[in-house]
Amino acid sequence: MTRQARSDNTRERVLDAALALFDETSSVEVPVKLLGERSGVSVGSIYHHFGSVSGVAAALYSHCMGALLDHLLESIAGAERLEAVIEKIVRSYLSWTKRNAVKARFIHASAFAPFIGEYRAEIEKEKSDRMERLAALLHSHVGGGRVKELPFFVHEVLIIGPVAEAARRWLSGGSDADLSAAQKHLPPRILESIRGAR
Amino acid sequence: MTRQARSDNTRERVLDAALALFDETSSVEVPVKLLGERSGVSVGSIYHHFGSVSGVAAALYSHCMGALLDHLLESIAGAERLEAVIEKIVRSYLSWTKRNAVKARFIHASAFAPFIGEYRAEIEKEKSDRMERLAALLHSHVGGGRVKELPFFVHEVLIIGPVAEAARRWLSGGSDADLSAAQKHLPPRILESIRGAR
DNA sequence: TGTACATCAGTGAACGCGCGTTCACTGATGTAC
DNA sequence: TGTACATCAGTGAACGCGCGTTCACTGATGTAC
Repeated sequence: MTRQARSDNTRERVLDAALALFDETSSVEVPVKLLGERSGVSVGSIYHHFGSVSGVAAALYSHCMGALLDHLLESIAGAERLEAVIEKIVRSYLSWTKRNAVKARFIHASAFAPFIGEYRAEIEKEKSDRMERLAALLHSHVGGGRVKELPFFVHEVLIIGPVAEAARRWLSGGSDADLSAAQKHLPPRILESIRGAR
Repeated sequence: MTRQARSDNTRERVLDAALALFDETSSVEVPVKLLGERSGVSVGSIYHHFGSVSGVAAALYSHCMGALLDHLLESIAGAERLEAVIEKIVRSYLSWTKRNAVKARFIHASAFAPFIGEYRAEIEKEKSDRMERLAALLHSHVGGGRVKELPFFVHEVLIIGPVAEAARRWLSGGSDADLSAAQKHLPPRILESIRGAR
């Protein structure tokens, strides 16, 4: 096995174990000894690769967020009309959340965790170009009178807000959170919210 | 001083210190010794009142969430028309967030924290009647053709989603999050998203 | 192809500090008569 | 109004366990000649 492959394999096993332990404990940072037992990787090796316990959490966060963003980008790659873009964003965000509930939980649970601050630079580096591609894609559909002129920030929260809120409620074991209903009804409603005056 | 007053005063000092320490460390659960030093309350007394470290976090969460919900309820108390209700929800949610940024951060940071699970029952008890009053208020405006018929869950995420997302981005030190723009533009846009077909 | 060396990956025992929690106790408020 | 007792609020030293991190080391892969 090549060095790179060995390394990647080890990192993967550690991140898998970290995710499993998060699922069991709801803690985004897990005891390194436990992590070692579960992953079959020695404590020293975990430090060799991640530097610290929060380093593991930061890497896992980057991994999960990357997976979600890649899924979104792939999904809307072919879409041309605004209707299709919105529809695909909602559908892929929610279906990814459903199929990757633990990773999705990890993302939402980490949003305000201390390690996000510590590792802001590294995380941003991983995230930024995908976020920019997403933003550019949205931006390209704004204008021409079909979409109301608003600060881009307002467009973002109108589009992502309802979807993220639905996901969060479902992930919190939400009483009556119904992702199928959201998937069905949100796209046309979000479209209405950003449409220009006719 | 009466027993109740003494008790309340102690609890308040502890919760104040816990919030200040959260502001400094971003940790929702803080070392009890530190908490004692900052609040001027002994470790034993903290345990007497809160039972555990997560107990303090749970109490602080209930306190912050209660303050936000009370502010929302008060704000929309007099509103009669749907337009006014939406407008007031957005305005009061965002202005409360701005004026109580640390408490707001604590709320969002706690949403997926382990102690939420441990203390679910106690937290729900505090929260539920206010949530129900809010829900009832929203429900009362749905119907009569002015608002599109949708599962209530969908209405909720359409109304709260964009507002909460704007708040979260601003609280995360969000690059270009502009709460004033949100306060100005969100209400009519949210209204459009839930309006019935004309 | 082979040898010598460099670099990276992986190990796990050892350290020591900080943490959450307990507990026997004192002090203050409330209650009964 | 006063006394005796009960209940609750508050104290802080002591405990011991679990935690994150380090480090001297071995083993595997890569590189130079």
